[in-house]
Amino acid sequence: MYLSSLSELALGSRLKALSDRFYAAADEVYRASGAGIESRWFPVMRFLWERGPATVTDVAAAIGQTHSAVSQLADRLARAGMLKRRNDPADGRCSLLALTEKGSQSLAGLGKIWAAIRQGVQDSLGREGENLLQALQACERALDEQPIVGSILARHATLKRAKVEIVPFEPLLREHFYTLNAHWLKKHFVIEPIDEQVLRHPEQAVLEPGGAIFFARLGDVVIGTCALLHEAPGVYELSKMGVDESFRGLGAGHRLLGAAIAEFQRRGGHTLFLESNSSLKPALHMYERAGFVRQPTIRAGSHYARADVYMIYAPKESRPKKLVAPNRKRAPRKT
Amino acid sequence: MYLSSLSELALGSRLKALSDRFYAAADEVYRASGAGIESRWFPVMRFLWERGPATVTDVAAAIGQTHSAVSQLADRLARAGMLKRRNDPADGRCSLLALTEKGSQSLAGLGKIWAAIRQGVQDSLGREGENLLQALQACERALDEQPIVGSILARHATLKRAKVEIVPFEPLLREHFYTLNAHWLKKHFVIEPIDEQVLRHPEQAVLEPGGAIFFARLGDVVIGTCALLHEAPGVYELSKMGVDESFRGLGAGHRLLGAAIAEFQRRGGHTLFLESNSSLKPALHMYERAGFVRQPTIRAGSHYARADVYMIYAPKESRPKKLVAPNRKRAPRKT
DNA sequence: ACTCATTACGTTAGCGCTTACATAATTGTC
DNA sequence: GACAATTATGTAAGCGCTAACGTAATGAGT
Repeated sequence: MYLSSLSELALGSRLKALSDRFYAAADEVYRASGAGIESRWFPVMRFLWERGPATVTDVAAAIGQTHSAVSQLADRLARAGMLKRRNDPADGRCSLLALTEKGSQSLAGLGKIWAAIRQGVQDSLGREGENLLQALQACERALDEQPIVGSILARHATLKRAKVEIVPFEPLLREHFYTLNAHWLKKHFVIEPIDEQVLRHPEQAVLEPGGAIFFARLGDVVIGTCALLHEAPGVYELSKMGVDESFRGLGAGHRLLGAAIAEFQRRGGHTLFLESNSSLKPALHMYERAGFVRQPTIRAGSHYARADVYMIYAPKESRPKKLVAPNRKRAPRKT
Repeated sequence: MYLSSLSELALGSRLKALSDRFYAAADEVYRASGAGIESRWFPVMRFLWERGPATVTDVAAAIGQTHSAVSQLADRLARAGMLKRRNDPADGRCSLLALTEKGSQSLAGLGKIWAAIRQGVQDSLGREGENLLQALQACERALDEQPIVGSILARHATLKRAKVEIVPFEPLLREHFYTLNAHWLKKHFVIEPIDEQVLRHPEQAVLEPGGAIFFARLGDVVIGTCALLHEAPGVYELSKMGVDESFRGLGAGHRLLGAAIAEFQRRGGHTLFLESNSSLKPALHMYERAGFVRQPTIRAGSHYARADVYMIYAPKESRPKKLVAPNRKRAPRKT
């Protein structure tokens, strides 16, 4: 799914979706087994069943919702005959919620369904279900203890001053060349032997034959890399472009590409090509914007099994820039 | 939180709550950093930003929502000037969604915020965040492959025929005596040395001194246990009552309690007491219904550090049964 | 070419929850 | 004991989503 590629950025959406699936599953089970209750009723009813009559606020605190939600839910439950409200004799403000006979009996008959749900969830999800529960618990606690917004804003404050800078290869950064590329390779494809060779020994495989390697840094974090391979006299290959997923959108890829092209030109190359895969659409788009043109066939004698796209650098100075309509009034301002 | 005690039964509610927290956090971050977008907009906008113009259905499929949701969201985004709809020249049914200049620029300026979110989430949640992501991914896939409702209903079908039966101790069940008790002990308290002694060696610690142990079985699954300890001539202690969380609500606890009391009476005991903890409210409630009466003080010379409740069995045959009002017309029917 | 099923989409009603507000009861303070 | 602050609640409006429906365009089969 697309959302999973966003990882931390779309947690809310994914959790919501999963939540809905569980609600729907529970409703389907209750309906199929003639239980006569709805999934949304369950937390309130179960709480009242275990703990006896309770006030709206108590219930709300227990099940982690607002008093309004509980109050409205209580109305619905009362209408369904599961519950009745009465005034608390001790405190005139409170309205005590208590299950009716019908409500208690509905729940009392649900024991086997609950057992079936627990077992069924374990059947379907196995260890993952337990992992999910544990992670849920841990995240709930972590969020209670350390407000996440604070952490994010603190990080943002330091990131804001930092600028992406492009630096050439140096031995201290060697391992980043491997890890940055291994991550997306493992995610989308497999690491082929030639990848392993190049990534593990960049000096021998890239630099000594006359190529170049660049890194993108944000502050002191290495967030991306890119290699220019020397294929033949005047012929270079752009390869091993990788940007840490956490740092997409900072323009690091674009800058790395620019640095590689500049180096290619500085060395007076006449041909610059790259091989990629059609599933990597954002990357292909970026290559196109930088001046690469997709070729109708794949390259003869390609290094990689995964290559199904072949592009050659062919900047046309004359052709109008894409994405900027010529009749726009506002001049594109550099920020 | 109460919900976490329900584990698999309230997954929907907890996931929803966590989802809302992440949405709220994201909105707060976007607002605080003046990003000008809302958390709900993000998946659609990011998708269009990465992949270029797309139809409503494409977007909906990518972000896992209905076309209606995307259509309505697109209206809101268009109103905010982030996006515009246009007709697909190739297919008159489709309406292509494309970011406006403003939309693209809004996203282009968000790189550092996204990086900060990823880092901040990792700061706050640490390993748990990764676990959550992995568990999410795994559960999403598992649910796609094996529909959970089927598993649950299958389990329910077999459970429905099964009946809870109470059986006395036998050596084959020895380990259940430990595991059933260890689970709730570890969850709420710690396992004290005397617990370990009794649970590991039930024959020596319970049976040989003149006590008894019962198990509750549902089909071939052992779901609960309970011990009657012989304290002194005619004096018995009810202890080590434990029911598997997955099987609460089947009346196993009540049945076990009944079996223990019957055994106590069969042996002609005159005093039956128990020690418990005030935090175990459902259990205390069950003891009361069975005829135990809470004492004003804790027992002198208690075995357990966790005991702060002392109850003595004192059934009053004369007193009206609780929970069944005497003036009800309908006779309580056994099911 | 002419149906008929399918597909893509927009619209409406409704659900479940939240926020914001109003109100009544209780508590604390002098 | 009067009065302000707090607490517990109900109600209204709104948000984000879904389900259900209707409509227009497309594709398939003859």
